[in-house]
Amino acid sequence: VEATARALDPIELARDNWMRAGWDDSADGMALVTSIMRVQQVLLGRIDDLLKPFGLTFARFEVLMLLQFSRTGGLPVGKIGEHLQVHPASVTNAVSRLEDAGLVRRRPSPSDGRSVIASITADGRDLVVRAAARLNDDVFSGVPLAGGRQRDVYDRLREWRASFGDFA
Amino acid sequence: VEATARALDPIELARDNWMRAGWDDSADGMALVTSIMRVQQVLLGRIDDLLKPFGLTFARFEVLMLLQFSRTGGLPVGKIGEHLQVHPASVTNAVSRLEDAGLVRRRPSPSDGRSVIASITADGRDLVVRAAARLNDDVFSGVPLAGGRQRDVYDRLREWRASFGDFA
DNA sequence: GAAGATTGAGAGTTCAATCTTC
DNA sequence: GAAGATTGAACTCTCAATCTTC
Repeated sequence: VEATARALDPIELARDNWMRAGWDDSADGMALVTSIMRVQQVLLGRIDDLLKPFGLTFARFEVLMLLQFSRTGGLPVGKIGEHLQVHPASVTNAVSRLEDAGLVRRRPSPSDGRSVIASITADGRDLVVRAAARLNDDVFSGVPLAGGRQRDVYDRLREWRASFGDFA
Repeated sequence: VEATARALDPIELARDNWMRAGWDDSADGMALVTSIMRVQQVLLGRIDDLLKPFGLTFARFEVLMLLQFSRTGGLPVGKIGEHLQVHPASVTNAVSRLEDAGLVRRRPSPSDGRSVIASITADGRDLVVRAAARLNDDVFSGVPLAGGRQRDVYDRLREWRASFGDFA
């Protein structure tokens, strides 16, 4: 049963092919990296579907959430990109959409004329809380790994991120 | 040390904020899902950078690899999309690019006039092997988790994928 | 009429170039 | 001259519509 089940899994097949090609010491890494890609792809699809009724994408949701949790409700565009590790142009785009929807307001920084502060509005706060509740109920609280395992995987991924220099 | 290190990690910060908001039973799931997103993002960036000298993206590399490992070196466009779980339009795009580069050839199926078979060329086989060697050396063999842990995480992700109905 | 593949529109991302302010 | 932000070009992905063949 186990053997046939594995055989039908595209990633297991790829792993077998890697071994057969003599790439033994890369096969597990390849399978792991490919698994990350697949899980991410499915999760992002689900999340974006769930957020669609709110007029949000996951990228915009992350921006809104970051502002929601910030001390003053506002952050320079550049800082947003740093925290979320995305290109400044992507932040500009996301903030523009959020601004069009009345969820965020743009203001020039009082202290630095080059900088632009994006601040969450009351509507934005309301919406992001409702959207978060939806994701909590339908995705985050339902990760199909027993509690301990969940923490295990999280800690391993955290090691991995650390190796990227992802945080200090 | 541990506490300060965690505090500087954006995902740990988000997790703390989730707890503070009273979303205790979703906080771990949120942190795990967000970690997947971040790791995927960094990995994909690295992989695409490494493949750029070969004129490939990861999506095109996956198509080429799938054909390389297929019995006859050719597959219908639809089957490629199934294995890789991507939209038919994406496959059409990838195959067109690969064809322009002389790495793949398109031919109508002899048995079904609706179907198009994409077949890897000799140039394609040569290139994909060299590209795979590069990814093996610089990414797959260097996953910074001890051997046993790597397998652990892989197995957990496999459970997760199974819950998606990702394979039979 | 349904399946396989392609096309064009719409949205998002990255990169290089530009503009303003330090 | 360098940093912060924006703009336009190029690319990829998804979705709906279309075309051909079953």
